[in-house]
Amino acid sequence: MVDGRVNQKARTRNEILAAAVEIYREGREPTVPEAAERARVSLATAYRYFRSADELRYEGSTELLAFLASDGVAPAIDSAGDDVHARMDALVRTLGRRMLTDQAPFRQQAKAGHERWFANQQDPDNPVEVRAGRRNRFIRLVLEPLEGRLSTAELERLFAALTVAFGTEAVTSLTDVARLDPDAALETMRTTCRWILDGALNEAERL
Amino acid sequence: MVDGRVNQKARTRNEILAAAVEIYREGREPTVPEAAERARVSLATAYRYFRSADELRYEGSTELLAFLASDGVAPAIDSAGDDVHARMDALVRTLGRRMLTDQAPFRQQAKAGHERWFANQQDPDNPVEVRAGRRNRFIRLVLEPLEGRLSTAELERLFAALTVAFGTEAVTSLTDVARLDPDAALETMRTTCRWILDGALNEAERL
DNA sequence: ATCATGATGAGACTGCATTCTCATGTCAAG
DNA sequence: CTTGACATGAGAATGCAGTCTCATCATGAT
Repeated sequence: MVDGRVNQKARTRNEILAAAVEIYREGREPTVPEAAERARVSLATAYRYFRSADELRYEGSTELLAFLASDGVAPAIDSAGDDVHARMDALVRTLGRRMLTDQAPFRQQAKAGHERWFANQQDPDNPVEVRAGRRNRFIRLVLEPLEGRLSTAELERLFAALTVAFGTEAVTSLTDVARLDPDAALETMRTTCRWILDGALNEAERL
Repeated sequence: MVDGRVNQKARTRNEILAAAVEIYREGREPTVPEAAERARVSLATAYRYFRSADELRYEGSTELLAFLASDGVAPAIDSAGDDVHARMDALVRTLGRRMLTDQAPFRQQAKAGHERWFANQQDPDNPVEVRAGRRNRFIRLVLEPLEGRLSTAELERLFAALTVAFGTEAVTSLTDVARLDPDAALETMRTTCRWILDGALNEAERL
Protein backbone atom coordinates (compact mmCIF):
# COMPACT_ATOMS: atom_id res chain seq x y z
CA MET A 1 0.00 0.00 0.00
CA VAL A 2 1.20 3.47 -0.77
CA ASP A 3 0.94 4.90 2.68
CA GLY A 4 -0.66 2.32 4.92
CA ARG A 5 -3.97 2.71 6.66
CA VAL A 6 -5.19 5.60 4.60
CA ASN A 7 -8.77 4.59 5.09
CA GLN A 8 -8.56 4.31 8.82
CA LYS A 9 -7.00 7.73 9.08
CA ALA A 10 -9.49 9.31 6.73
CA ARG A 11 -12.35 7.81 8.68
CA THR A 12 -11.04 9.05 12.00
CA ARG A 13 -10.40 12.53 10.70
CA ASN A 14 -13.83 12.77 9.16
CA GLU A 15 -15.54 11.69 12.30
CA ILE A 16 -13.80 14.32 14.38
CA LEU A 17 -14.54 16.97 11.79
CA ALA A 18 -18.16 15.90 11.50
CA ALA A 19 -18.51 16.15 15.25
CA ALA A 20 -17.15 19.70 15.15
CA VAL A 21 -19.58 20.67 12.40
CA GLU A 22 -22.42 19.16 14.37
CA ILE A 23 -21.53 21.24 17.41
CA TYR A 24 -21.45 24.35 15.24
CA ARG A 25 -24.89 23.45 13.93
CA GLU A 26 -26.09 23.40 17.52
CA GLY A 27 -24.95 26.98 17.80
CA ARG A 28 -21.86 26.49 19.91
CA GLU A 29 -18.14 26.61 19.31
CA PRO A 30 -16.64 23.15 19.34
CA THR A 31 -13.92 22.38 21.85
CA VAL A 32 -11.42 19.64 21.18
CA PRO A 33 -12.53 17.50 24.14
CA GLU A 34 -16.18 17.70 23.12
CA ALA A 35 -15.54 16.93 19.46
CA ALA A 36 -13.26 14.06 20.43
CA GLU A 37 -15.79 12.60 22.81
CA ARG A 38 -18.56 12.88 20.27
CA ALA A 39 -16.41 11.18 17.66
CA ARG A 40 -15.58 8.52 20.25
CA VAL A 41 -11.92 9.24 19.87
CA SER A 42 -9.35 10.06 22.50
CA LEU A 43 -8.19 13.59 23.06
CA ALA A 44 -4.69 12.68 21.99
CA THR A 45 -5.97 11.37 18.69
CA ALA A 46 -7.94 14.51 18.03
CA TYR A 47 -4.77 16.52 18.46
CA ARG A 48 -2.97 14.16 16.12
CA TYR A 49 -5.33 15.21 13.34
CA PHE A 50 -5.76 18.87 14.18
CA ARG A 51 -2.76 20.82 15.36
CA SER A 52 -4.85 23.03 17.58
CA ALA A 53 -8.37 23.89 18.58
CA ASP A 54 -8.19 26.82 16.17
CA GLU A 55 -7.47 24.51 13.31
CA LEU A 56 -10.34 22.21 14.21
CA ARG A 57 -12.64 25.20 14.34
CA TYR A 58 -11.32 26.59 11.07
CA GLU A 59 -11.77 23.31 9.25
CA GLY A 60 -15.13 22.81 10.87
CA SER A 61 -16.46 26.21 9.98
CA THR A 62 -15.08 25.88 6.46
CA GLU A 63 -16.95 22.63 6.13
CA LEU A 64 -20.06 24.27 7.49
CA LEU A 65 -19.84 27.11 5.00
CA ALA A 66 -19.04 24.97 2.01
CA PHE A 67 -22.69 24.44 1.27
CA LEU A 68 -24.23 27.62 2.65
CA ALA A 69 -21.78 29.81 0.81
CA SER A 70 -22.05 28.14 -2.54
CA ASP A 71 -25.47 26.69 -3.09
CA GLY A 72 -27.16 28.25 -6.07
CA VAL A 73 -24.76 31.14 -6.39
CA ALA A 74 -23.05 30.20 -9.63
CA PRO A 75 -26.36 29.55 -11.44
CA ALA A 76 -27.67 32.90 -10.27
CA ILE A 77 -24.65 34.64 -11.73
CA ASP A 78 -24.84 32.76 -14.99
CA SER A 79 -28.51 33.45 -15.46
CA ALA A 80 -27.77 37.17 -15.21
CA GLY A 81 -26.35 37.18 -18.71
CA ASP A 82 -23.19 38.88 -19.94
CA ASP A 83 -23.56 42.23 -18.22
CA VAL A 84 -21.02 42.29 -15.41
CA HIS A 85 -23.13 44.75 -13.46
CA ALA A 86 -26.03 42.34 -13.49
CA ARG A 87 -23.77 39.43 -12.68
CA MET A 88 -22.20 41.20 -9.71
CA ASP A 89 -25.67 42.19 -8.56
CA ALA A 90 -26.69 38.57 -8.65
CA LEU A 91 -23.72 37.64 -6.49
CA VAL A 92 -24.49 40.34 -3.95
CA ARG A 93 -28.14 39.43 -3.86
CA THR A 94 -27.50 35.76 -3.24
CA LEU A 95 -24.28 35.25 -1.32
CA GLY A 96 -24.04 38.82 -0.07
CA ARG A 97 -27.50 38.67 1.40
CA ARG A 98 -26.73 35.35 3.05
CA MET A 99 -23.60 36.85 4.60
CA LEU A 100 -25.63 39.62 6.12
CA THR A 101 -28.51 37.43 7.24
CA ASP A 102 -26.47 34.70 8.83
CA GLN A 103 -23.29 36.43 9.86
CA ALA A 104 -22.10 33.98 12.51
CA PRO A 105 -20.44 31.33 10.34
CA PHE A 106 -18.83 33.94 8.13
CA ARG A 107 -17.49 35.83 11.10
CA GLN A 108 -16.28 32.58 12.53
CA GLN A 109 -14.20 32.12 9.42
CA ALA A 110 -12.91 35.67 9.52
CA LYS A 111 -11.92 35.31 13.15
CA ALA A 112 -10.28 31.98 12.49
CA GLY A 113 -8.41 33.61 9.62
CA HIS A 114 -6.89 36.19 11.92
CA GLU A 115 -5.96 33.55 14.44
CA ARG A 116 -4.24 31.59 11.73
CA TRP A 117 -2.45 34.70 10.51
CA PHE A 118 -1.05 35.21 13.98
CA ALA A 119 -0.08 31.57 14.19
CA ASN A 120 1.86 31.97 10.94
CA GLN A 121 3.64 35.02 12.33
CA GLN A 122 4.81 33.05 15.34
CA ASP A 123 5.75 29.96 13.40
CA PRO A 124 6.54 30.88 9.81
CA ASP A 125 7.97 27.44 9.12
CA ASN A 126 4.79 25.43 8.82
CA PRO A 127 2.39 28.04 7.53
CA VAL A 128 -1.30 27.24 7.37
CA GLU A 129 -3.83 28.52 4.89
CA VAL A 130 -5.28 31.74 6.28
CA ARG A 131 -8.41 31.96 4.18
CA ALA A 132 -10.25 29.49 2.03
CA GLY A 133 -10.90 32.22 -0.53
CA ARG A 134 -14.32 30.98 -1.49
CA ARG A 135 -15.41 34.34 -2.79
CA ASN A 136 -12.59 34.49 -5.32
CA ARG A 137 -14.16 31.84 -7.45
CA PHE A 138 -17.43 33.71 -7.67
CA ILE A 139 -15.90 37.08 -8.38
CA ARG A 140 -13.88 35.56 -11.18
CA LEU A 141 -17.04 34.01 -12.52
CA VAL A 142 -18.70 37.40 -12.46
CA LEU A 143 -15.83 38.94 -14.39
CA GLU A 144 -15.64 36.22 -17.00
CA PRO A 145 -17.38 38.25 -19.75
CA LEU A 146 -14.65 40.86 -19.43
CA GLU A 147 -11.83 38.56 -20.41
CA GLY A 148 -10.33 39.89 -23.57
CA ARG A 149 -11.91 43.31 -23.08
CA LEU A 150 -9.60 44.12 -20.18
CA SER A 151 -5.93 43.34 -19.84
CA THR A 152 -4.87 40.77 -17.29
CA ALA A 153 -3.47 43.50 -15.05
CA GLU A 154 -6.70 45.47 -15.26
CA LEU A 155 -8.72 42.37 -14.51
CA GLU A 156 -6.59 41.51 -11.52
CA ARG A 157 -6.93 44.99 -10.13
CA LEU A 158 -10.67 44.93 -10.57
CA PHE A 159 -10.80 41.49 -9.02
CA ALA A 160 -8.90 42.66 -5.95
CA ALA A 161 -11.10 45.73 -5.60
CA LEU A 162 -14.24 43.61 -5.68
CA THR A 163 -12.69 41.26 -3.16
CA VAL A 164 -12.71 44.23 -0.81
CA ALA A 165 -16.16 45.51 -1.65
CA PHE A 166 -17.85 42.14 -1.45
CA GLY A 167 -17.38 39.62 1.30
CA THR A 168 -17.27 39.00 4.99
CA GLU A 169 -14.88 41.87 5.59
CA ALA A 170 -17.20 44.26 3.79
CA VAL A 171 -20.07 43.04 5.94
CA THR A 172 -18.01 43.67 9.04
CA SER A 173 -17.06 47.18 7.97
CA LEU A 174 -20.60 48.06 7.01
CA THR A 175 -22.27 46.77 10.15
CA ASP A 176 -19.64 47.18 12.87
CA VAL A 177 -17.79 50.27 11.74
CA ALA A 178 -20.31 52.21 9.65
CA ARG A 179 -23.07 50.77 11.85
CA LEU A 180 -25.56 50.17 9.05
CA ASP A 181 -28.50 47.81 9.39
CA PRO A 182 -28.49 44.77 7.09
CA ASP A 183 -30.72 46.34 4.42
CA ALA A 184 -28.67 49.48 4.17
CA ALA A 185 -25.51 47.40 4.21
CA LEU A 186 -26.69 45.29 1.29
CA GLU A 187 -27.67 48.35 -0.66
CA THR A 188 -24.31 49.95 0.00
CA MET A 189 -22.53 46.80 -1.04
CA ARG A 190 -24.35 46.80 -4.34
CA THR A 191 -23.66 50.48 -4.97
CA THR A 192 -20.00 50.16 -4.09
CA CYS A 193 -19.55 47.23 -6.44
CA ARG A 194 -21.26 49.18 -9.19
CA TRP A 195 -18.99 52.18 -8.71
CA ILE A 196 -15.96 49.96 -8.76
CA LEU A 197 -17.04 48.22 -11.96
CA ASP A 198 -17.74 51.60 -13.57
CA GLY A 199 -14.38 52.91 -12.52
CA ALA A 200 -12.51 49.94 -13.90
CA LEU A 201 -14.46 49.87 -17.16
CA ASN A 202 -14.07 53.61 -17.73
CA GLU A 203 -10.37 53.41 -17.21
CA ALA A 204 -10.09 50.54 -19.64
CA GLU A 205 -12.04 52.34 -22.33
CA ARG A 206 -9.86 55.40 -22.12
CA LEU A 207 -6.95 53.51 -23.60
CA MET B 1 -17.42 62.46 47.50
CA VAL B 2 -19.58 61.71 44.54
CA ASP B 3 -18.80 58.05 44.24
CA GLY B 4 -16.18 57.12 46.78
CA ARG B 5 -12.68 56.09 45.91
CA VAL B 6 -12.80 57.12 42.31
CA ASN B 7 -9.10 57.78 42.24
CA GLN B 8 -8.15 54.48 43.71
CA LYS B 9 -10.26 52.66 41.16
CA ALA B 10 -8.97 54.71 38.27
CA ARG B 11 -5.42 54.06 39.35
CA THR B 12 -5.95 50.32 39.64
CA ARG B 13 -7.64 50.09 36.27
CA ASN B 14 -4.95 52.11 34.58
CA GLU B 15 -2.21 50.00 36.02
CA ILE B 16 -3.76 46.79 34.77
CA LEU B 17 -4.37 48.31 31.36
CA ALA B 18 -0.86 49.72 31.19
CA ALA B 19 0.52 46.29 32.01
CA ALA B 20 -1.51 44.80 29.16
CA VAL B 21 -0.26 47.42 26.72
CA GLU B 22 3.29 46.79 27.87
CA ILE B 23 2.92 43.10 27.15
CA TYR B 24 1.57 43.89 23.69
CA ARG B 25 4.59 46.10 23.11
CA GLU B 26 6.78 43.13 23.89
CA GLY B 27 5.07 41.32 21.05
CA ARG B 28 2.90 38.93 23.05
CA GLU B 29 -0.78 38.68 23.86
CA PRO B 30 -1.46 39.63 27.44
CA THR B 31 -3.08 37.08 29.70
CA VAL B 32 -5.07 38.17 32.70
CA PRO B 33 -2.73 36.50 35.21
CA GLU B 34 0.33 38.11 33.68
CA ALA B 35 -1.19 41.58 33.43
CA ALA B 36 -2.44 41.28 36.99
CA GLU B 37 0.90 40.21 38.30
CA ARG B 38 2.71 42.96 36.46
CA ALA B 39 0.27 45.50 37.84
CA ARG B 40 0.81 43.97 41.29
CA VAL B 41 -2.87 43.31 41.59
CA SER B 42 -4.67 40.09 42.41
CA LEU B 43 -6.31 38.02 39.71
CA ALA B 44 -9.71 38.63 41.23
CA THR B 45 -9.21 42.37 41.05
CA ALA B 46 -8.21 42.23 37.43
CA TYR B 47 -11.45 40.45 36.66
CA ARG B 48 -13.34 43.08 38.63
CA TYR B 49 -12.17 45.67 36.13
CA PHE B 50 -12.28 43.64 32.96
CA ARG B 51 -15.13 41.23 32.39
CA SER B 52 -12.95 38.83 30.47
CA ALA B 53 -9.54 38.31 28.96
CA ASP B 54 -11.04 39.38 25.63
CA GLU B 55 -12.07 42.69 27.06
CA LEU B 56 -8.67 43.32 28.57
CA ARG B 57 -7.09 42.58 25.23
CA TYR B 58 -9.57 44.73 23.36
CA GLU B 59 -9.02 47.70 25.65
CA GLY B 60 -5.30 47.12 25.63
CA SER B 61 -5.02 46.92 21.88
CA THR B 62 -7.28 49.94 21.49
CA GLU B 63 -4.97 51.86 23.80
CA LEU B 64 -1.99 50.66 21.83
CA LEU B 65 -3.51 51.78 18.54
CA ALA B 66 -4.72 55.13 19.79
CA PHE B 67 -1.40 56.71 19.02
CA LEU B 68 -0.18 54.58 16.13
CA ALA B 69 -3.45 54.94 14.25
CA SER B 70 -3.84 58.66 14.67
CA ASP B 71 -0.48 60.36 14.84
CA GLY B 72 -0.09 62.83 12.04
CA VAL B 73 -2.99 61.58 10.00
CA ALA B 74 -5.34 64.53 10.36
CA PRO B 75 -2.63 67.08 9.46
CA ALA B 76 -1.74 65.02 6.40
CA ILE B 77 -5.34 65.13 5.24
CA ASP B 78 -5.73 68.80 5.88
CA SER B 79 -2.55 69.71 4.07
CA ALA B 80 -3.93 67.97 0.99
CA GLY B 81 -6.27 70.86 0.33
CA ASP B 82 -9.91 70.72 -0.69
CA ASP B 83 -9.75 67.99 -3.31
CA VAL B 84 -11.33 64.91 -1.79
CA HIS B 85 -9.29 62.64 -4.03
CA ALA B 86 -6.09 64.14 -2.69
CA ARG B 87 -7.42 64.04 0.86
CA MET B 88 -8.36 60.38 0.58
CA ASP B 89 -4.99 59.67 -0.94
CA ALA B 90 -3.33 61.28 2.02
CA LEU B 91 -5.30 59.08 4.37
CA VAL B 92 -4.40 55.92 2.48
CA ARG B 93 -0.76 56.91 2.28
CA THR B 94 -0.45 57.59 5.98
CA LEU B 95 -2.80 55.38 7.96
CA GLY B 96 -3.38 52.87 5.17
CA ARG B 97 0.32 52.29 4.75
CA ARG B 98 0.72 51.86 8.48
CA MET B 99 -2.06 49.28 8.51
CA LEU B 100 -0.26 47.28 5.85
CA THR B 101 3.20 47.65 7.36
CA ASP B 102 2.30 46.81 10.92
CA GLN B 103 -0.74 44.60 10.58
CA ALA B 104 -0.60 42.86 13.95
CA PRO B 105 -2.25 45.50 16.18
CA PHE B 106 -4.94 46.20 13.60
CA ARG B 107 -5.72 42.53 13.18
CA GLN B 108 -5.77 42.20 16.93
CA GLN B 109 -8.53 44.78 16.98
CA ALA B 110 -10.42 43.12 14.17
CA LYS B 111 -10.23 39.75 15.87
CA ALA B 112 -11.29 41.26 19.17
CA GLY B 113 -14.19 42.88 17.36
CA HIS B 114 -15.47 39.54 16.14
CA GLU B 115 -15.07 38.04 19.58
CA ARG B 116 -17.08 40.89 21.04
CA TRP B 117 -19.72 40.49 18.36
CA PHE B 118 -20.15 36.85 19.35
CA ALA B 119 -20.27 37.83 23.01
CA ASN B 120 -23.09 40.22 22.19
CA GLN B 121 -24.97 37.48 20.37
CA GLN B 122 -24.79 35.24 23.40
CA ASP B 123 -25.64 37.93 25.89
CA PRO B 124 -27.61 40.71 24.17
CA ASP B 125 -28.45 42.32 27.50
CA ASN B 126 -25.16 43.96 28.33
CA PRO B 127 -23.80 44.65 24.88
CA VAL B 128 -20.23 45.83 24.51
CA GLU B 129 -18.82 48.12 21.86
CA VAL B 130 -17.71 45.98 18.95
CA ARG B 131 -15.42 48.40 17.18
CA ALA B 132 -13.80 51.63 18.28
CA GLY B 133 -14.50 53.09 14.82
CA ARG B 134 -11.32 55.10 14.66
CA ARG B 135 -11.34 55.25 10.90
CA ASN B 136 -14.75 56.94 10.80
CA ARG B 137 -13.35 60.19 12.10
CA PHE B 138 -10.73 60.32 9.39
CA ILE B 139 -13.05 59.44 6.55
CA ARG B 140 -15.44 62.13 7.67
CA LEU B 141 -12.56 64.54 7.77
CA VAL B 142 -11.67 63.57 4.22
CA LEU B 143 -15.23 64.18 3.07
CA GLU B 144 -15.60 67.52 4.79
CA PRO B 145 -15.19 69.60 1.62
CA LEU B 146 -18.18 67.80 0.13
CA GLU B 147 -20.62 68.98 2.73
CA GLY B 148 -23.20 71.07 0.97
CA ARG B 149 -22.26 69.67 -2.44
CA LEU B 150 -23.75 66.28 -1.61
CA SER B 151 -26.93 65.53 0.25
CA THR B 152 -26.70 63.95 3.66
CA ALA B 153 -27.90 60.65 2.27
CA GLU B 154 -25.33 60.74 -0.50
CA LEU B 155 -22.60 61.60 1.94
CA GLU B 156 -23.56 58.78 4.26
CA ARG B 157 -23.55 56.30 1.43
CA LEU B 158 -20.15 57.47 0.26
CA PHE B 159 -18.91 57.36 3.83
CA ALA B 160 -20.04 53.76 4.25
CA ALA B 161 -18.50 52.75 0.93
CA LEU B 162 -15.15 54.24 1.92
CA THR B 163 -15.41 52.50 5.27
CA VAL B 164 -15.30 49.28 3.29
CA ALA B 165 -12.57 50.27 0.87
CA PHE B 166 -10.26 51.68 3.50
CA GLY B 167 -9.38 50.01 6.77
CA THR B 168 -8.30 46.87 8.50
CA GLU B 169 -10.94 44.80 6.75
CA ALA B 170 -9.77 46.01 3.36
CA VAL B 171 -6.23 45.07 4.29
CA THR B 172 -7.39 41.62 5.27
CA SER B 173 -9.29 41.12 2.03
CA LEU B 174 -6.42 42.36 -0.09
CA THR B 175 -3.70 40.35 1.58
CA ASP B 176 -5.45 37.19 2.79
CA VAL B 177 -8.14 36.71 0.16
CA ALA B 178 -6.77 38.39 -2.95
CA ARG B 179 -3.25 37.48 -1.78
CA LEU B 180 -1.61 40.74 -2.80
CA ASP B 181 1.71 41.89 -1.40
CA PRO B 182 1.66 45.09 0.67
CA ASP B 183 2.65 47.38 -2.19
CA ALA B 184 0.03 46.05 -4.56
CA ALA B 185 -2.51 46.15 -1.76
CA LEU B 186 -1.81 49.80 -1.04
CA GLU B 187 -2.07 50.63 -4.72
CA THR B 188 -5.36 48.77 -5.01
CA MET B 189 -6.69 50.51 -1.95
CA ARG B 190 -5.93 53.88 -3.49
CA THR B 191 -7.50 52.94 -6.80
CA THR B 192 -10.61 51.54 -5.20
CA CYS B 193 -11.12 54.66 -3.13
CA ARG B 194 -10.69 56.78 -6.23
CA TRP B 195 -13.28 54.77 -8.15
CA ILE B 196 -15.70 55.05 -5.28
CA LEU B 197 -15.26 58.79 -4.98
CA ASP B 198 -15.75 59.15 -8.74
CA GLY B 199 -18.85 57.06 -8.65
CA ALA B 200 -20.41 59.02 -5.83
CA LEU B 201 -19.51 62.39 -7.33
CA ASN B 202 -20.77 61.45 -10.77
CA GLU B 203 -24.04 60.32 -9.38
CA ALA B 204 -24.45 63.53 -7.42
CA GLU B 205 -23.77 65.71 -10.45
CA ARG B 206 -26.36 63.95 -12.52
CA LEU B 207 -29.14 65.40 -10.38
C1' DA C 1 -3.11 -16.77 9.99
C1' DT C 2 0.81 -14.10 11.90
C1' DC C 3 3.30 -10.26 13.19
C1' DA C 4 5.54 -5.84 12.79
C1' DT C 5 4.14 -1.26 12.38
C1' DG C 6 1.48 2.28 12.85
C1' DA C 7 -3.02 4.11 14.99
C1' DT C 8 -5.30 4.70 19.45
C1' DG C 9 -6.29 5.12 24.15
C1' DA C 10 -5.46 6.47 29.07
C1' DG C 11 -4.08 9.65 31.95
C1' DA C 12 -0.75 12.83 33.94
C1' DC C 13 0.72 17.64 33.78
C1' DT C 14 1.20 22.82 33.03
C1' DG C 15 -1.08 27.05 32.17
C1' DC C 16 -4.84 30.25 31.20
C1' DA C 17 -10.03 31.52 31.73
C1' DT C 18 -13.37 32.36 34.95
C1' DT C 19 -16.07 32.32 39.18
C1' DC C 20 -16.59 32.21 44.28
C1' DT C 21 -15.92 32.81 49.03
C1' DC C 22 -14.03 34.81 52.91
C1' DA C 23 -10.54 37.42 55.09
C1' DT C 24 -8.15 41.84 55.29
C1' DG C 25 -6.65 46.26 54.40
C1' DT C 26 -7.68 51.10 53.51
C1' DC C 27 -9.98 55.47 52.13
C1' DA C 28 -12.80 59.23 53.84
C1' DA C 29 -16.24 61.21 56.46
C1' DG C 30 -17.60 62.46 61.08
C1' DC D 1 -8.57 59.01 65.17
C1' DT D 2 -12.18 55.89 64.67
C1' DT D 3 -15.04 53.16 61.83
C1' DG D 4 -18.01 51.58 58.28
C1' DA D 5 -18.12 50.85 53.51
C1' DC D 6 -15.70 49.45 49.85
C1' DA D 7 -11.49 47.83 47.40
C1' DT D 8 -8.29 43.96 47.51
C1' DG D 9 -6.17 39.75 48.31
C1' DA D 10 -5.74 34.69 48.80
C1' DG D 11 -6.85 30.58 47.20
C1' DA D 12 -9.99 26.91 45.83
C1' DA D 13 -12.40 24.88 42.04
C1' DT D 14 -13.88 23.73 37.15
C1' DG D 15 -12.92 23.40 32.29
C1' DC D 16 -10.38 23.85 28.01
C1' DA D 17 -5.67 24.12 25.49
C1' DG D 18 -1.86 21.61 24.52
C1' DT D 19 2.02 18.04 25.31
C1' DC D 20 3.89 13.59 26.70
C1' DT D 21 4.53 8.85 27.87
C1' DC D 22 3.46 4.22 27.72
C1' DA D 23 0.33 0.51 27.00
C1' DT D 24 -2.73 -1.66 23.66
C1' DC D 25 -5.03 -2.82 19.60
C1' DA D 26 -5.94 -3.24 14.63
C1' DT D 27 -4.41 -3.46 9.80
C1' DG D 28 -2.09 -5.01 5.88
C1' DA D 29 1.94 -7.34 4.00
C1' DT D 30 3.93 -11.85 3.97
